[in-house]
Amino acid sequence: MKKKRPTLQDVADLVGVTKMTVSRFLRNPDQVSAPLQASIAKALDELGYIPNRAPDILSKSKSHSIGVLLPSLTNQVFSEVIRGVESVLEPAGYQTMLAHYGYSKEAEEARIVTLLSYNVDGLIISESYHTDRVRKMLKVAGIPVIEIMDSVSPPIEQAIGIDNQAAAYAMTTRMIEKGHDKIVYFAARMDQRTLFRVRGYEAAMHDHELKPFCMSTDSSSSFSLGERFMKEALERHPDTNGIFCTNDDLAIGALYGCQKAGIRVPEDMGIAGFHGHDIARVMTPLLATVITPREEMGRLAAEHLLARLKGADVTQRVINLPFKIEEGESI
Amino acid sequence: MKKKRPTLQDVADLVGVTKMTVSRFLRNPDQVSAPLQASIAKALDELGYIPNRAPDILSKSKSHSIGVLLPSLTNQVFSEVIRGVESVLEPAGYQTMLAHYGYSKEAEEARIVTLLSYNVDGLIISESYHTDRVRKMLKVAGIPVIEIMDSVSPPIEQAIGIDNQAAAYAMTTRMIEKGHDKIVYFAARMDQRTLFRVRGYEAAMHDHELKPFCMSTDSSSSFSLGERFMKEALERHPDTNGIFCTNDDLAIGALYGCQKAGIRVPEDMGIAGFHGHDIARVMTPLLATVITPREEMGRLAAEHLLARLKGADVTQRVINLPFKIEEGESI
DNA sequence: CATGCTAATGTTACAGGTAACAATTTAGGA
DNA sequence: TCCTAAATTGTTACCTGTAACATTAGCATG
Repeated sequence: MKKKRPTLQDVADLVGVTKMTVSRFLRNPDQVSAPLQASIAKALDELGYIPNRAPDILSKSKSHSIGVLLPSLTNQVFSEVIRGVESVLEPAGYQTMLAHYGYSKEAEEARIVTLLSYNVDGLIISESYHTDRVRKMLKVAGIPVIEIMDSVSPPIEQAIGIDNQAAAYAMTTRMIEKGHDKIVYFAARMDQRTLFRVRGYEAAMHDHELKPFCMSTDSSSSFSLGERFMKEALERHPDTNGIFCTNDDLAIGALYGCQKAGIRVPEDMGIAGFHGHDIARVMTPLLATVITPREEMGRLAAEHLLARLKGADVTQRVINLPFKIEEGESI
Repeated sequence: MKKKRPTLQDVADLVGVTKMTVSRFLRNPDQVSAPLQASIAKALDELGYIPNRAPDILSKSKSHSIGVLLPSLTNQVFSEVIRGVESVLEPAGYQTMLAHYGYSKEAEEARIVTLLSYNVDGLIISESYHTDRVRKMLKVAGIPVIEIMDSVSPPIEQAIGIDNQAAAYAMTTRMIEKGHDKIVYFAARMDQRTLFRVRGYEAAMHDHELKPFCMSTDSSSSFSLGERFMKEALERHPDTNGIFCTNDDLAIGALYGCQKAGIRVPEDMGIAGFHGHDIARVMTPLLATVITPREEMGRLAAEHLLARLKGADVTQRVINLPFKIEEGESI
């Protein structure tokens, strides 16, 4: 005989009241009389009552949860975004439902459908391109949606991010000014953000009448991929004297690759990354990188989402956060 | 006038059938006649129908989702566990609901309640100590629970992990054999796993009649914390010639700390980490570390969970996975 | 003592997908 | 042409917490 988990009715029966009274106690204990408070608390504990959100979600379509969809969880960048989001949502009584899609369009669509099927009250997503089906569903779902990471236009409703293209342009220019004139871009996966960065890099190179060259792959970025890219770059372009990487993991891998090949950084090779990974603040030489406000981005996204759940309108469709070029010692 | 999201009934009305027919189409299109298949598909698309799990969860208490509760998402280790879990659950049609608790006991309890309140069908958790309330709820919930990371006994039902104590003992012994006799342990947060590792480290030190010394803090581990610990260790214990870190982040930070202080690794200072972070396979010197089968751990946990959801019994309460001591070049 | 008010508890209905069973249509064979 | 079996579609009931409304008890005031 398997016992199934107790319901409010079970608790109510034990106390001798209706489940409505128990429900009231759970939401606001002072709504029931003092003696009942004690006996209900005792019964709840005795039965090991577990709350059940399903009925409420069903009848009011409010789950008090927010879907957060990111390309990857492996990346420190996204962990910090999540931290920012949760620092706002949790105190407000919202649960974050995390999902990731490994940079795959199909997986992204499937994840959005899944999140919606759990009746999330709002959505924070991180890609700027979406299929028609996704756009339609988001529209029909009638919940607030905020896009983060890129400050692209036009967003579905509202976007909060940085201008990746401008950031890459700025860093590339700085590298050129520092005397690196044969710069290769390491890109790993070509997601939207990386595409914008490549565009900024190419624009800066063109503006200085230099020839851009970009290396990319389908696999995800990692320290070891940076090292492999470095080896390959040295073979295919032996006169390379600068590497701009789409993130710090690749950059650090490239740096170690140089170290092993006896190439001095920054004298013989300038190396720059993107995002400001914690390790970049510790390593020698300090890594040149673009510092991005990840945690703030998550926090802002959550705050705007909460505001809209309370009925606020979208006042600013695109919110562009500032980035910072950190020169470090590697360019 | 706000349109609310369409239900199966709306789709059915548009087609001119009952919602049951549409439901059948969604679960197995061949159950309805060919002409209906076409018109239902069209109606679904036209209305932008979004599936709704709430009713099914409510009526059958099956959500087809599995809760995965980890201490942190920032850590590469846990990302790989998640990858392992999802590689099994996703093809089986289960959704993973991720939650994390930042190493806080209260947060852990709250997260478990939240996951249960969403009617997860099973749970993968990662701490080995739980409050009475949590234990009772897990029992009452009647769902399979698997504990990962530690192979501790006795588990609530089933545990899959490594023997952290033995691993730390083995690495410490190896460091001692290599000639490091004044080894300090860097611990960051004192979670269960770290406690077991410290125990193994202390045992190895005692067995060689050496004096253990452990540094810990409340903040989370990071590369920069490793560097700070290194500075502090050199001040408080100037004759230190070995550092064993509870993870690779700390170890790499410590390594950079040595580099900056002009201390040679491994000649003047042996440094070892834990887990086999990707960067450890690229850096110079290669980091000594304990290689743990994170992804396999996640995969196994998910497989056992699925088996139990299909009615299988627990045959092996504790599954102990092998670890590997990777000497690298840093000890 | 009657009236009016508040506090405390009860009653009813509802949300939407699907299992289980019922009814109807279609196909195929005698 | 009729009958049986299979294929297709319909009907009903169910799951559980809570909003909205209803009721009762208790108490104070005029």
